[in-house]
Amino acid sequence: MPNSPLPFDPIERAAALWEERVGPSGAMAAVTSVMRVQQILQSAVDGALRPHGLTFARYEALVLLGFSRRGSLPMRVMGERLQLHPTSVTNIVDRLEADGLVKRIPHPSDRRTTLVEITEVGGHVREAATVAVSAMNLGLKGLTERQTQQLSELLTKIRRAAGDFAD
Amino acid sequence: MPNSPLPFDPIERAAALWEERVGPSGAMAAVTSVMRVQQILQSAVDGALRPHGLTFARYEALVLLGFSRRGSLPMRVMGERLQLHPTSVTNIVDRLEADGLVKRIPHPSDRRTTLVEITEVGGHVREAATVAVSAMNLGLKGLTERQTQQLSELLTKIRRAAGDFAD
DNA sequence: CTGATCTCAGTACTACTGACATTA
DNA sequence: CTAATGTCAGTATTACTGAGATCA
Repeated sequence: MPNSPLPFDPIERAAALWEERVGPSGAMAAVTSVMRVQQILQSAVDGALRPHGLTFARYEALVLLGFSRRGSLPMRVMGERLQLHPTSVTNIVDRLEADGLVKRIPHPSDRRTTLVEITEVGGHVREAATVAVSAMNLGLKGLTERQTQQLSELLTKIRRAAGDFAD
Repeated sequence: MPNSPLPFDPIERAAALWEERVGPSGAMAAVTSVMRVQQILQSAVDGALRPHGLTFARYEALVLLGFSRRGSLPMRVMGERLQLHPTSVTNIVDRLEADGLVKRIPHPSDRRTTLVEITEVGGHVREAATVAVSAMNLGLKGLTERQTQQLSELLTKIRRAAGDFAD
C-alpha cells in the first residue's frame, strides 16, 4: 500500500487553496481527479491481469484482435484503435509475441504491412483475463450504472474536443 | 502527432463489440475513457509546462509547497497529499532540488524527517507555470463549468469508494 | 525491540524523438 | 520521387519491490 487513507479529500483541500490564492479551481480539480482515478483503475486492472501475465495495454490489444474478423489486424490499425504511438505498438506486440499470444504474419498484398494475429493460446488467455476483469467490474466501484454512463459521456465530450475522433 | 483522428469513436465501437460478445460494457467503456482522457490531459499539461522545465507531477509538488505555511513540508506529508509512493517522492524531490526549485532541510525536532522547502527561484517558476496552465485551462476543453463539476463529483465517488480518503 | 522515515538499486512499463529500411 | 509502414536505439517519467540506514 502506498499510503493509508487521509481523513480528508486531498484534492478538495487543494482546490480550496487554489480558489483562494489563484482563481477558479474547477478545471484543476477535475484534471487532478482524472489523473488520480486513472491511477486507481490502472492499478486495480493491472492487479487482476497480473496472474495472466498481462497489463491493461496488452489486454486491450488482445481483445481488439479477438474482435476482428480473422483474428488479425495490421499494426497501423491497432495503433489507431488503441490510440497508441507506432513504437508503442511495436513494443506491445513484441511482448505479446514473446509470450506466444500473438504472431506477426506478412500481409498478403502490401509487403510494407505486418499483420498481427492472435494465437490459440492468446485466445485462451484473453478469455481467462476477461473473466478476471469482468469479475472485478474493472475496479470501477462507487458509481451506479447510470452514473457510469454519465461519466463516459462527459469524458467522451473531452475526447471529441481534443480531436481524438470526428464523429 | 501520434495518429490522425478516426472517423468514429474507437471506444464506442469497442463497447458495442464487447456488449455483443462479452456482456454489459458500461464499466469497460468508462475505464477506457478515463485512461484515454488522462493521456490527453497529461500530454496537454506537460506540453504547457515543458518550457518551464516541469512535469505535472513536479508542478503539483511545487504548488503544494507554495500553499503550505512556511513553504516547507515533510516528504511523508507530500507523499500523502499527492498520493505518491515514498520512492516517487524521493525521485521528484531529487529532480526539483537538482533544478534548484526546492531544497532539503533537516527537521528541527525529528531527525528522521526531511523537510522540503520551496526556494525563491522555485516560487518564481511556480508562478510562471501557473500562468501557463491557467491560460490553457489545463487542457480541459469540451465541458461547461457545470459539466466539469459533475465530472469531478463522479470521479470523487470513485476515489472515495477506492479508499483514497475517509471523509 | 518495534515502527517510522527516507534513500538506493534495480525492474517494469509506456511515450516519444530521430533515424532508417522497405515498399506502394 | 513522395508517402506509408515498421523497427531500432536511446531518453524520460513514474510506479513499485526489496533492502538497508537512521532515529523516535
